Amino acid sequence: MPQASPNAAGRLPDASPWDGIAERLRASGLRWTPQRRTLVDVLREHEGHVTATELIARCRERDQTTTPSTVYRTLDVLEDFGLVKHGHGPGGREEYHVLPDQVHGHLHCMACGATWEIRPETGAAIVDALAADLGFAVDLSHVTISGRCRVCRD
Amino acid sequence: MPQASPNAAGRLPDASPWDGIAERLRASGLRWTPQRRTLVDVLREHEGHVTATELIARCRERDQTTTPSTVYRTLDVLEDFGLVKHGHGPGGREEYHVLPDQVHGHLHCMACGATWEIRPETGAAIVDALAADLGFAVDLSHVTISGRCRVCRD
DNA sequence: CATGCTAGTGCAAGTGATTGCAATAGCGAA
DNA sequence: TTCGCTATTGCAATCACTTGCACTAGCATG
Repeated sequence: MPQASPNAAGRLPDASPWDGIAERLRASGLRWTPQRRTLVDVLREHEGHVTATELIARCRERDQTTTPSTVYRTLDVLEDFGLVKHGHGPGGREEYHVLPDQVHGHLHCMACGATWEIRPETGAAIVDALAADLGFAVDLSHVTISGRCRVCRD
Repeated sequence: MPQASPNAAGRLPDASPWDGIAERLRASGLRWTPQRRTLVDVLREHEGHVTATELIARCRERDQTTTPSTVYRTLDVLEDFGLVKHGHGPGGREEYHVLPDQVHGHLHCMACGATWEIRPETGAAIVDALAADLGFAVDLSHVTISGRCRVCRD
């Protein structure tokens, strides 16, 4: 049972990017509400890729009164703070990537449904190719490319 | 707004890929219905990129009784025949590309909203990069990459 | 031309995501 | 501690898209 312990007050050596989020919000004139705390708690223990729907479900586990609109709006705010990045999954559904340590795109296998991250070097190659083509500045974090993975492409 | 339309020049009045579509459907055990005719009529005079919503609206101009589900289902069929290709636009919405002369991806500028096609050579570079990375076989036709175009990226 | 098989249609319900609006509640200041 | 401004919430309505199901109608065959 993952029990959240007091974080902001105590100072641990390896600080999480989530620490001080409340203060950072307030510093921008925004507010720290129970609903936002719930979502951040969920995100804190769920790094990687998540769909919006999944996040809503997990929030509701903790707080039955969670409403979708609030979650979506809070995710927008957190995206402004760089704590999550959203993209569109296979079916065009919202998909969030938590704590993007570095900007990267995603690969989605149409056959088995798995998702991979595009490695930085490969991503850079794509960015360069498109810059050379039309002078386009790609936002790699928003890219999801479909296809078939090594295993499924036979 | 720069809208890429490859075969805008020199269109031959009688050599349309849409000709004989009825027969091709029948040859596959499928049927040629008034509803399908309406959609094909709309598509025939609307090459380039269109959203599903826009197509539904245009169909309804011609036939008030048009229902969304039928349009979506017919688009699926036409996609099987290679007459349209669907992808997901900026907001994750369905976007159709009519008569894809060659498989290509799309670029979308987050700032001005314009859409470009990725040139074949550039697309090939992307495909190669991802094949080398994870052995991934990219379905280029389904790719939409967001970013900022030359003009907007200042 | 009439018939039967079944692809296709329309409806209605359902899911995911967004938005307008009135009521609520952070939180900085008094 | 109380007050007031306004960010945020929750609801309900709406949009985009999908799906299950009963009925309709293409069209191949006789």
